[in-house]
Amino acid sequence: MSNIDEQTSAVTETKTNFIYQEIDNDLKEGKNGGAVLTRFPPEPNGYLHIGHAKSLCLNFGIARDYNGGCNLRFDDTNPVKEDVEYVDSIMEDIHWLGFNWVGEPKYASDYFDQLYEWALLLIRKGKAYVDFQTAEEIAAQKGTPTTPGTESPYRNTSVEENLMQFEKMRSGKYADGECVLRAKIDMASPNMHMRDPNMYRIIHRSHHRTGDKWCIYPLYDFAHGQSDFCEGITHSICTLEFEVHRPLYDWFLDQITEGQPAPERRNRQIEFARLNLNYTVMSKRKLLQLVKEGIVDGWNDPRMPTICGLRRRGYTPKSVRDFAEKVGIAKRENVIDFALLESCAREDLNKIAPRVFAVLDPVKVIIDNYPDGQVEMLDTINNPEDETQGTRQIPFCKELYIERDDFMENPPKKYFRLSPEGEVRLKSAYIVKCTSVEKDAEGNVQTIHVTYDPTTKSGMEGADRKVKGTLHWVSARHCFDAEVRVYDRLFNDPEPGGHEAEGHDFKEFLNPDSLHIISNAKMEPGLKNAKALDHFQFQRIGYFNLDPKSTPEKLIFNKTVGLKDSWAKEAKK
RNA sequence: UGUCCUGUAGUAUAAAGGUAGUACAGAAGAUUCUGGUUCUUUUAGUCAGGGUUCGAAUCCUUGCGGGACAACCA
Repeated sequence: MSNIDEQTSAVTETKTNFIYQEIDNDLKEGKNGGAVLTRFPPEPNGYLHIGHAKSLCLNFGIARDYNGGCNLRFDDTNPVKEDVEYVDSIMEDIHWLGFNWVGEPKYASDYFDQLYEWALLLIRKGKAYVDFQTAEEIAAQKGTPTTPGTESPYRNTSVEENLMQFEKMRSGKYADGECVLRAKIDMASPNMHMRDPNMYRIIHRSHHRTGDKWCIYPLYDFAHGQSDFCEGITHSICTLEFEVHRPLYDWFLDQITEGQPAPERRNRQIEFARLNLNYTVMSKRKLLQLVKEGIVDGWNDPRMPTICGLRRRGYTPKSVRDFAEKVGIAKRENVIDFALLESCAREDLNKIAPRVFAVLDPVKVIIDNYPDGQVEMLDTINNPEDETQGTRQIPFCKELYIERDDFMENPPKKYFRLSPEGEVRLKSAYIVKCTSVEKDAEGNVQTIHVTYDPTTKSGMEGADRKVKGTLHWVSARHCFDAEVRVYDRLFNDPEPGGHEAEGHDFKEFLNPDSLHIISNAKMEPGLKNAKALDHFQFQRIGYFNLDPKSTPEKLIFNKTVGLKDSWAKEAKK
């Protein structure tokens, strides 16, 4: 077992979701020679999002838990829509999550020759025919879910004629849309997908893998199940909307295996409910729209629910995996609370993120009784949750910055921070007492004057005097400015895409305050050395990471998620 | 007015005829040189009606609710 496999096995207790139960049963019955092989089958026409992460964790998790494997296969049956740009990003995101597929990435286009042979086989069996009607005519004949369809006039064309016409399709004698190859099943089936579904259409367009070899391409329904079959996939896990396609996939497999020796493995499809997250959108189409219209800063904008967006936001692979674990697997429709994702981020980051001092909304503090030119290097612990992260030194002097909301002139009862005549501990430094305040003409606090008690230095004897609050701070003479980007949810509505029936576009629910930029936050000097995507806890504020678009002159920190804030709750009361 | 899927605390997810549990969210408290973390306590649930059974979230039945399906998309 590789390191990555070990890392990804987050949960030790046995999983009991219905898919595991089905696989257990299959194994018990001795199906597929005891093998378990899953697959992740994206279409390369968009970036992966958190919903795909759920599927990825399921499929690779099954592979891990059953000592099997998981293939990556790009479902590239439509050259009009697909692009290599997406192939690369998809592979990068899967690796980032910590997963490795079996062997080389696979492509549905790898099986175009085989699929073509099977199409010929169906024609010879009298189970497929070439239809020259228009798409509209064929659609009209489908009927509706409550009324049966009518048969195509081409339905009873002879095998020889169909063979000849299909060959003409393949060799480019027809233009796009002129005809199509259809399976001959049952126009009266209560399942719409069994009403003579299309198998092949004509597209005169080069393909990113097969070039100009083909001008006919199989539809997804004729490619997907058989691609799994070709790869020896045992369990084809997919989302609920493909449930009604399953009888068709089984029908195709029955047709191509009929009269053959029983195959060693036969794939079985199992459907589960896709992930929905509140306050966001998950459809590729909508995400693409946000990108194209410049509403967000690309697919990896930290507000996007894409894998690359979460990465840039500061989520760790582990936190995303834990989330996928915790949402569970079932068949009922669900909407997961965004708070669960955030709690997963906090849980991991709490253990790994070094604590640092950063002041986002600074106000000057002067320690009147501290020697003018003196600088002390104070020890502070990097992470109380992880002793191995050790300690570091931070500079302390007469002039500091603290957060503006860590001072109140007329504090309410349970306010534990600095106020006139009040005492407070400066984290890893001294206890100070507020003596006076300077304000500008509008009454805004400009400078807070304090005195310090030299006997209360952290770590010294007698330093354990109780004070009600502890504040973070930075030395005004040593800190540097950085940009900090504070994010809020992208949409104000729990279900932005759910109001289309009432004629409301999802973009009507965009949160105008989803990005707040602080251009001159005050950072402790050590943060100068931060590297792209490094995680930190800004003490008492939240988790942040360094944006990859930072330059040495201008560091940019993204807020991943805030610390729980019980004072904010108290203050609301 | 068809077929298929699905209804368990606010949100998710377990319990395969035998004590309805877990996580997130909420509340109260303890600890804390982060109003973080940690710990304790706590609120809250089987869609409804009938039936089978010693016993039903689970099986049967009738309703009711939610979702999917009619692209030469995947």
